[in-house]
Amino acid sequence: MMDALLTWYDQHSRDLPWRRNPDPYRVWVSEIMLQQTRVEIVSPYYQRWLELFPDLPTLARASLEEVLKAWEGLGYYSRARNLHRAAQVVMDRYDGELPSDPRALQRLPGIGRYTAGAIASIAYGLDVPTLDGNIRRVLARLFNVVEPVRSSQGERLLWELAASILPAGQAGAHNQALMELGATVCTARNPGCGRCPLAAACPARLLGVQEQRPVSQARRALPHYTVTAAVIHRDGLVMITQRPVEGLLGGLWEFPGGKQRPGEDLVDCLKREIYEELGVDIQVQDVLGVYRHAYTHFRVTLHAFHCTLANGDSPRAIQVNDLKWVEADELGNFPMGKIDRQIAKTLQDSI
DNA sequence: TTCCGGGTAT
DNA sequence: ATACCCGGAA
Repeated sequence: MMDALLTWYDQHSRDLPWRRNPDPYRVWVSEIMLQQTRVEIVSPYYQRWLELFPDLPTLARASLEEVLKAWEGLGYYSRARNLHRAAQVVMDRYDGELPSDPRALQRLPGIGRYTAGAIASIAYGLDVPTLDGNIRRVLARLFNVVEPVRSSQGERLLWELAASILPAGQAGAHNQALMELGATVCTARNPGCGRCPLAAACPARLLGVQEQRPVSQARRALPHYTVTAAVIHRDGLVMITQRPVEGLLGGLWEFPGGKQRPGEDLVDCLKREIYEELGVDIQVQDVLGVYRHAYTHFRVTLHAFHCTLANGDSPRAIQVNDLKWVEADELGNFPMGKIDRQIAKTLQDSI
């Protein structure tokens, strides 16, 4: 049955940038980018990344700022920080050679069980299984797994299944074939069972429950926050601040501000936040824009305002990592998350 | 407009 | 168990 899968993959594998010249560094970069992110989004980022950081030593020598800038827009920025840090570890501890042993790989920052299995099998030809969202879905259907796949029991079962169907000597192609099948045929919605090489052997399909596999838990409702941000102008420059390196949007630049408290109006909220973070009083002027965005576990509506300093005091980096006064034209040089990039664009377009 | 998908670290 | 982002489908 798995022969049918490999034959199918031979004929249907997409020509993706990281499949052309798959050295371990490239496989690694592609796998980190592909965590939580679709192929179509990753492709252009991957190609730019390889121009900027063509090999592991180049990445290790780069600054965190350059790395975050290259990652801007991809989300989950700890992936970029960990990739950068791991490259430095590989230089120090492994003489610049990415290890092939899955356990050694998994000790590197940002590499978990999935990525370790993917690199070991794809880049080094080791006979090890791996399990990502695509493979999880394919196997849940192919073995009609009724356990919720994210439960510890479900996870254990799926890893066992992944190991049990591994063809000796072809784990790399096999793992990629399962992922490709999940991405292009055995999709979460409207699966293409009619063109699936495994359809005849698929119990979920035979039972007509393919759309109900994998079984997943319901999401909790996301809280919604109203937040404010200040574009503080002085002498033709605007101020940006850098977020702490850990946590949400870690190390990225933004327009300072924060969450509105119950009973507080937007202007008071912004004045308070700026005083707390930067130790200065501001005057809040016109609205620059209103932006909506969803993060992993909350949504925000952000109100951005043009602002000026209320007196001669200079802002100090109290609750922020760093602050800078920059020309609107230079804003593109600083890594930012989605919302702040939109604010910066609004600002640049208005000048 | 809401909903959904997707690995690692702690 | 929970934090972490964004794009695309419904």
